[in-house]
Amino acid sequence: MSLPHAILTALLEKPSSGLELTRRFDKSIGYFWSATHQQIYRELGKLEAEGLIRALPAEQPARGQKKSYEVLPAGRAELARWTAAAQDPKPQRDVLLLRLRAAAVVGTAGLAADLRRHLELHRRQLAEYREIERRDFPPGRDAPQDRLRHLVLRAGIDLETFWTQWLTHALEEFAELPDTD
Amino acid sequence: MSLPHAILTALLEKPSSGLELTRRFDKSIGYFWSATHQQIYRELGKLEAEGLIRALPAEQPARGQKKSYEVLPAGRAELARWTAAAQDPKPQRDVLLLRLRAAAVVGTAGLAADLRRHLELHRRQLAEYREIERRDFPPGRDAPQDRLRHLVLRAGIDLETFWTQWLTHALEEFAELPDTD
DNA sequence: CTCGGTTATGCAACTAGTTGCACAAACCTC
DNA sequence: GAGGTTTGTGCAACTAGTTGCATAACCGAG
Repeated sequence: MSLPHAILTALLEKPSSGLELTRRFDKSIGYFWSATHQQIYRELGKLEAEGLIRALPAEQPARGQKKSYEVLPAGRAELARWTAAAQDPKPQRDVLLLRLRAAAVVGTAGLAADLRRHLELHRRQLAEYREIERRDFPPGRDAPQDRLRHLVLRAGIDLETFWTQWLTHALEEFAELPDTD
Repeated sequence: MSLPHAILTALLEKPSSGLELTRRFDKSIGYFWSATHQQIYRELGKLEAEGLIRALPAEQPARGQKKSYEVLPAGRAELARWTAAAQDPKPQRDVLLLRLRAAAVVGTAGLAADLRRHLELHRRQLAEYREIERRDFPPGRDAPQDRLRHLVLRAGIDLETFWTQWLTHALEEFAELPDTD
């Protein structure tokens, strides 16, 4: 039940159309809650039906026309409720770790190449996060909102740092291992 | 498409019945690929139909009777294929980070309590991992299989370490923030 | 010996997310 | 102005995971 709340957050930051939301998800909220445009349009429809958001008045609400939404008071209230409500962390699911565990049984043949690829992807993501940090959070910006957003970004940076370190270490171990099959 | 491979891995480590698998998932593979017993039974049925595993001969294959499975050669081959195949890391989804981002917009009221709860949960998980490490990976155990499994466990330990640190830091920030609403 | 809890297997319905595609308007180029 | 690309919205079908419940055997207590 998080996508609607991700959308409400994005719309409170700035009223947008479905496509604008999709783009903004791709380079911000989507870093920790990704969504396709199909999901977003579907969810916008539901949120409007529930009276949490409404379409901004537009001349021609036809196909191929932009339709922007803004959050209604009920939507803001729902988001506040959801944010404050206790939620259990949901169980991890990590394919790469699963594959390593499988490799302990069926052999490591072919795995190292993909570990290297993942390492490269995580490095790139890390660089992107650092760039955002440099650009959006220069020292001195410490209004509460900036602090919270910076905190979220720090989580992203530290997580990517962890993965690059772990993958580097894993590849070192692999180098010492006989390439079993 | 990972659950079947998680099950194949578990069954290769040791042939088991559905319930035994469920229990083992809860305290081992489930740490990074959780599954309910309903999922497991369903998947066992599919895997058997596909000829990747088979039920071990039992007297009464009736309800309420244990039914154990073992992996067939085709199953092992499929697991090896899957392990070696390149796979993109799938996009992150983290509710807690989303809630923090939402809090930047609708206020932090009520959030700190749940952060504390999460911190406690992560601390407990970390302690559990450390205990497993102490018990199962004493210095000197370095057959390839042990190394790989230890590597996976290290990922778990380091991830939980990251979360406890990040949450601690987040709570410190919260303490300085005005409790907006 | 029967009643209630535990062990064990499993179906059905639901929810969330993914994939593939259709359609229309706007805009740009030849 | 015909034709291709980009922008924008959206449906339908599918896949994976979750929740709720049904069923049956076994086992111990009274």
